[in-house]
Amino acid sequence: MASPTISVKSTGVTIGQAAAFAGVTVKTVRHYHQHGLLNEPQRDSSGYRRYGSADLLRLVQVRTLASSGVPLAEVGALLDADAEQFTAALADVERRLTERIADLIARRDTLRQLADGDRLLLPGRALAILDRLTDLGFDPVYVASQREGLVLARALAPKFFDIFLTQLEHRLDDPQFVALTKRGWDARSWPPDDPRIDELASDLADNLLANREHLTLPTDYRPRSDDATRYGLINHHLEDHAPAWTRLNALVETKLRAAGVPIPYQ
Amino acid sequence: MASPTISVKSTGVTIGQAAAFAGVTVKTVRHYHQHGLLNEPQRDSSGYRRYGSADLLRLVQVRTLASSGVPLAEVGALLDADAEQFTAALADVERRLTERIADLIARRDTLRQLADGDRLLLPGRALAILDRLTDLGFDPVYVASQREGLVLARALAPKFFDIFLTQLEHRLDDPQFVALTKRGWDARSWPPDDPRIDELASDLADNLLANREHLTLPTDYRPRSDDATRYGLINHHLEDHAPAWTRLNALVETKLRAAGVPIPYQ
DNA sequence: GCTCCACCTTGCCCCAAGGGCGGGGTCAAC
DNA sequence: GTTGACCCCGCCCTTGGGGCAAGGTGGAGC
Repeated sequence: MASPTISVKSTGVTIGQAAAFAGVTVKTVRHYHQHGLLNEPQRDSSGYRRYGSADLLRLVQVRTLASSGVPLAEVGALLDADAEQFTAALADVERRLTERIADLIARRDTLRQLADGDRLLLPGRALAILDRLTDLGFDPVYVASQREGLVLARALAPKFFDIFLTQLEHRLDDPQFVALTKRGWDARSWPPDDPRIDELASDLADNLLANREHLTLPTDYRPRSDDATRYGLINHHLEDHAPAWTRLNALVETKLRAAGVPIPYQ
Repeated sequence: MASPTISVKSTGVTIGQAAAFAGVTVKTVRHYHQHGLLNEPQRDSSGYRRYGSADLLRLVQVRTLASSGVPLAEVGALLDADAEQFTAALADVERRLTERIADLIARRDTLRQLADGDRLLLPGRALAILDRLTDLGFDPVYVASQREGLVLARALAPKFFDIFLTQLEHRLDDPQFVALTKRGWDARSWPPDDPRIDELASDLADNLLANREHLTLPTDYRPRSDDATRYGLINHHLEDHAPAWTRLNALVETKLRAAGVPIPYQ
């Protein structure tokens, strides 16, 4: 009747029509059947599903909740719940959606900080140090390897990363240290038993020991069992490239250890 | 060496240590290997993977991009790209992230509008009509069936939903129509061949034809091929529940059609 | 030497919400 | 009678890993 009263037509519509009415694909409707959100409607003589108005009503309800972000697994229980449970469950769904949104926003913010390709993966203070190395006349290859070292340091020892940067800043303020480091870079092509390596190692150790701010540790530092592993990985990164460095490192470490410098600065 | 220079340790760390350093699970690292984001490192004599600092560097880079929301499928190409491509690709990733965020926020907003459980799935104007039905003394069961009819109407014929509501508002302003509708509700228990049904059908048709605003159509209305199907489903929803309604509907439809009323109001 | 425990290896199946494809049956129109 | 649009079912694919199984290894304590 044309009044507000309502009632069912016998045959019903096919799955494609039902899907089009609800604004979804046929596949989606079958998916809802498989997961028990929608009862299978009657089938006609050739096995086609035939949807009546009650089936469509349910489909529309399921779709409304699903497209509002309610997980399918919860839609069924939600539609069968009373008003109180319904409201509480919706609030919970909304809370989870808000969490996901906040997470994605945080990721996007992180992403923005990486947007300068050449300066990938490092914060501004570290980038300033790399720029300074370039200004001091270091080989671009050396600067690139330093960038790798900083990326590694940041990931492996985030707690000490700032201290690590502070040390580097102090060291680069010292012209003698800068000169020795440049000589260390030249040493990559020396044979491992070159006597100049012994001399350079002594000079480096003397410089570090004479300038305690080059070796500053936080006052509350307590060595952890894997600190040595972590610092070892950072310090020895790229040692492959030059056998001379392996020896230079070993010599400097021995001298510092003899002077009582704690583990992370071996 | 303790200077900024960097170099490699021979043995390397196990997968568990590498994962812990990068803040991920062992499974995740193996996952990255499987998808070619990370080369397989050297194996030791017992087949364990051994990660050197270069491997860790790569792992850290992959992880940084992945946890910023870059799809894994793009991380590899991104890390091998030059600065220009890198920047462009990151901007694209950021755009997609922003899209997803907007989508989730829209879902959450929709969700909020559903938050009153008893009034599920309908806008305020439709809810006002339902409240009015209650105030007019309609049976709660009738009101509930009307709610279902409105949900269905909204989904099946969104373009006409507002017009549908306007019609209902007009009809409820007419005390005679209200009285006839209540009598129609009582008719659910009559036998289908009850002569009172013929009488009621005549009265309903006369009322509708005498009040053209009860049947208002948009002036630019052009029937579409599936309009009849859609309106049929809405009008006949629940006809199952009372055989008398089937006959009442059919009689009213015939009378209206005879008077030249177009399809959606049959 | 023995055992325990934590760690490593590979391989297979699982999640959410469907998409795509393939082989086959059906309906309506031309 | 044939074409095109629709329907059926079932299998594999997606993202970013998680869980579990069955078996090998390494170091510590007894």
